[in-house]
Amino acid sequence: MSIEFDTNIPIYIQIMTIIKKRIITGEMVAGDKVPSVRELATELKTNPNTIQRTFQELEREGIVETKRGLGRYVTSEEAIIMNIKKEMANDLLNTFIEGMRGLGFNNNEIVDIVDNTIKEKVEEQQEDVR
Amino acid sequence: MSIEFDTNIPIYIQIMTIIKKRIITGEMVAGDKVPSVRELATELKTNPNTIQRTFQELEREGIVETKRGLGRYVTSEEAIIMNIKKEMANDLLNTFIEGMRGLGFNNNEIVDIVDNTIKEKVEEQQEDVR
Amino acid sequence: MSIEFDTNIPIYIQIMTIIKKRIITGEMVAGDKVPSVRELATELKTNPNTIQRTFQELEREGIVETKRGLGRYVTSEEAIIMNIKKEMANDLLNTFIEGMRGLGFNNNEIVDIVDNTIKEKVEEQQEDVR
Amino acid sequence: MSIEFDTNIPIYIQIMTIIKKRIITGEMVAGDKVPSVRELATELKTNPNTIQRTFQELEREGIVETKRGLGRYVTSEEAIIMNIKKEMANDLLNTFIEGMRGLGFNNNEIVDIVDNTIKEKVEEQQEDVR
DNA sequence: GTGGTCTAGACCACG
DNA sequence: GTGGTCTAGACCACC
Repeated sequence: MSIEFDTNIPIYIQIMTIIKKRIITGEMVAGDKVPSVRELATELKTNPNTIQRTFQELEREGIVETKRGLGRYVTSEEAIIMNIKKEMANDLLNTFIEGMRGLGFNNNEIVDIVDNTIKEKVEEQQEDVR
Repeated sequence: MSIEFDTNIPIYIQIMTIIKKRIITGEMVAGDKVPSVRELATELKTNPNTIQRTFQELEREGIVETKRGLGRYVTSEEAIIMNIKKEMANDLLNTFIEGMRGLGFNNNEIVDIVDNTIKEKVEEQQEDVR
Repeated sequence: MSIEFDTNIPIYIQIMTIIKKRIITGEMVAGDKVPSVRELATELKTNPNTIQRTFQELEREGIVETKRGLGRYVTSEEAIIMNIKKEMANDLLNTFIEGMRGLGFNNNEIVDIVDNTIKEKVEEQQEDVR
Repeated sequence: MSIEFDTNIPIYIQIMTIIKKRIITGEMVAGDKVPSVRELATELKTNPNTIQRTFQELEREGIVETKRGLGRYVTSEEAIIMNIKKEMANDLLNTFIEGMRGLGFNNNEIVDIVDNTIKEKVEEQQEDVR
């Protein structure tokens, strides 16, 4: 895998969301072993310390668990996993709505804008398909 | 005015949006003189360097213009001002939609979620009012 | 027996105290044969290397003795066994008292705190029983 | 200041408690600026990264706050500071009591032991003074 | 000057 | 082989 990271966001954060997405999409499930620090470091061409930091944070969020000498595992508490998607969506939503409010849009306008934009995007995609 | 800034976002960015909002809301209009660096620095209790940086960026975006010896002014090109709101909204929208896509939501789901969330928020506000 | 170990303390240390407690409580007495490495490893579902390490340390402390070809035995020197409890208690006590001193508590305060806490705990237990 | 660290406990943890103690003893109070990363690193002869880690953790516990470009400060929320001593004492106490229970001591015995030990220590100190 | 992040590489304890 | 910690040194954004 070759990824280029956004230079404005800490790499360890970007890797965190990569892993979270892998879990959300079911690519990784509860109890799965996650790649070792060194493995991921090589795969993503980053420094092991950066990956270490990634997992340290994921652990603090309860998403992975460490078993000494054995490796790290996706938490077996399904509840936590279930929540990841919900939380991430919520974060996006709030930043968006608060931002729009700050620009002076009211509720109806916000819904309208989203509605229209999405529709446009659908058409774009259909054009792509044709 | 006494504001506490979000520690995780550069202050100069936060001040930039403050000024942009003043323009969007009509509080400041094309051709207006903007406060001097020192003035704003005192008003917002920040370091003058920070304000300097703010204007430097606003200038890069064409939103303010410097007239040597006279001060800084909101650009007189109406077109640019008209675009600020649109651009800011667009940025928010794109981050949001791309983020949701990344989480595996499809178009219909996104619209639904926004719709429901907004409705909930409306109710919350009404409760606050009662 | 199925135990889950505290992830932050080396498993071999945790097993050491398990064995020491068995001796303190009289479950195992001087001269008793201790389980073999493989046996204990299966019983506690750990890696044999870990058990090996456990015994290595217990041997260093003079608590078990190895008889080549025969197995390991709780030391027959009663004096050592007698001391285990005393030493373990002493260690706990010292860490505690030194810690409290470091926090600025004086002798009277320390005794008071212990006294009160214990009393509270007694009440809690009584509530549990009711 | 020249300190030798306990090799079995992460240095960043040891420095954390040093700072907490400085706060508990009133040596540092709410709102005080804490030494910069580089400063402390030189003073304690450790690597700046280690100090960085220390503050990162203290920040997560709400004990210090970071102001970008200005430095770090002891939190101004008095409540948090008030709690540090209580929490640290509680931790010590619990480890102690649980440990003693594990060794088979009952409540009365624990209180007695503490009582006697403390008295002994008092005498020792008096001897030192004479 | 301050903190935040990253790379590079090392050592250790653990299983 | 695995993670945890530490040192060394660098670059950057921010104030």
